[in-house]
Amino acid sequence: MAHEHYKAIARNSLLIRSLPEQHIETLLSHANFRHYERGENVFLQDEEATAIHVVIDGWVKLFRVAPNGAEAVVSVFTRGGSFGEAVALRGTNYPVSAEAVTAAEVMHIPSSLLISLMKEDPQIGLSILASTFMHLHSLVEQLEQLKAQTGAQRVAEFLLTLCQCDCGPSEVILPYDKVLIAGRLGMKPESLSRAFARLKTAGVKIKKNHAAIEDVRRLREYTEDDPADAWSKA
Amino acid sequence: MAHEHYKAIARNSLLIRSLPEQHIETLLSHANFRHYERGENVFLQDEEATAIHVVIDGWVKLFRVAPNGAEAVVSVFTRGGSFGEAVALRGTNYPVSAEAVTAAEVMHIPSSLLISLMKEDPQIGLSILASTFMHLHSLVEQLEQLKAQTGAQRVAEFLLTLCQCDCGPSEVILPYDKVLIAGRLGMKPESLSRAFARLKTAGVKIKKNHAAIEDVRRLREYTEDDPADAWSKA
DNA sequence: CGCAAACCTTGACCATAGTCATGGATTCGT
DNA sequence: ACGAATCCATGACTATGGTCAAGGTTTGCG
Repeated sequence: MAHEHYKAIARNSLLIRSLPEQHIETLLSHANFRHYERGENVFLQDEEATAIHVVIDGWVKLFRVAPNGAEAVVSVFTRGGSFGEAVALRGTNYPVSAEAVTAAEVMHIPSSLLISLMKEDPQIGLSILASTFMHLHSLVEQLEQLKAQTGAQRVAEFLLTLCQCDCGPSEVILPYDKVLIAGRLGMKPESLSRAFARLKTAGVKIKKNHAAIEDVRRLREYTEDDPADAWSKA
Repeated sequence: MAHEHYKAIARNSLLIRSLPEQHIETLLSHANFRHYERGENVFLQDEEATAIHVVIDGWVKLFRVAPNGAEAVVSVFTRGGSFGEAVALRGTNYPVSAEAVTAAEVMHIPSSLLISLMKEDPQIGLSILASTFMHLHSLVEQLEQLKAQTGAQRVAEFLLTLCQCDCGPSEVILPYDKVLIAGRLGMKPESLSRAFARLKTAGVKIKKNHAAIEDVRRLREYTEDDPADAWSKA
């Protein structure tokens, strides 16, 4: 197979690592890999699920289109991220659509294989449950952010997830374009621009797709403030 | 046991009905029941999970408190609703807090029992996964609504979930107080009042906790409109 | 019954973010 | 290297929803 390198990446994903050791090779050897162009759909909302998806390279977004045409981005995955676990195991329909937002390489694990393996090892079900729960958790956090924070605070939160260090200055690269960042954070691109502008007062400078954070701790405090207080600091 | 009536209700819950027949009695006989006063906590965020919870009577909300003090309501359950499934099975900590918003009766299924039963029957894991996935799905819908709809449209959507018929006139009862409805829909009570006022133009009249819907179909159209269009119809 | 507390509505005002339009910058294909 | 297209920033304006304050209504308790 020409995919040994891809498999190595897959083995490093949280989903695969949580699976029982003895089944990993079986699963990987039956997985298939596919390249997606930017803008190409991986699957559509309401389609029947036939596989679990693991991103090998590039970026993939999950989103819903509301009846009025507005698009709500639910999550964005890159190398090592997996999605569709619960749906694949249960054989129901996708509640969201998936689209490659850059050229992307995605591994697909056929759900038929997964289901048959699960019958001999219930631990697989637990791995799926763990992944599903992580997604659940991330949605709960998104809800909290949407309901309790201003746009600028959500942007700050987003920047913090991008930098690993937890204090001092830091420089991060915006991983995908601003239209998508805006969607992920529940705002319009124009509002994102203004949020960036506002974050200057919290020690953040944006140039192209680089963000320079003066002091990570200060930015974290900014996200935890009451919106009114955050304003008064400006 | 004095709880036969409660168990009958539990048997009717989606979670219990999805469990394998032969384990239901075991699970129910080891479950325990507890009464909660209004405002009492069922559990707190970051506590370790020891049970799955099934609401027998009354209403229970799941919520998170943001660092800035704002509260985000994640979901609200009543008779037959269950929560904490995934967390119980995995033995991790709750990502949310749970509080009775009316006097409530809640059944608790110890996770230790669940875990040991699951070892002999992996189908139990699938039932848990199914419930977890339903919660996931409902969060995705909430995200979509928050990102793509105005307050008034979310209120309309909420009213529609309360009435079973799908066309013609309908009368529904608001199941809990407006502060909580507002929280559930991501707005302040004042905004909820105004949203109700605005829905008058869509054929909805609110009196106390009764909502009279002139035409369900018309209200559904209202939720599907672009906010600007919805406005122009007023 | 009567008072107090909780709940709800309304008004005035303002902050936040969406819309529309414009112009600058960057990227890409030829 | 040129031009087209895309992406991004900004300004002006508007709509939505949050905040603060006041007042009405309902509920529950003594």
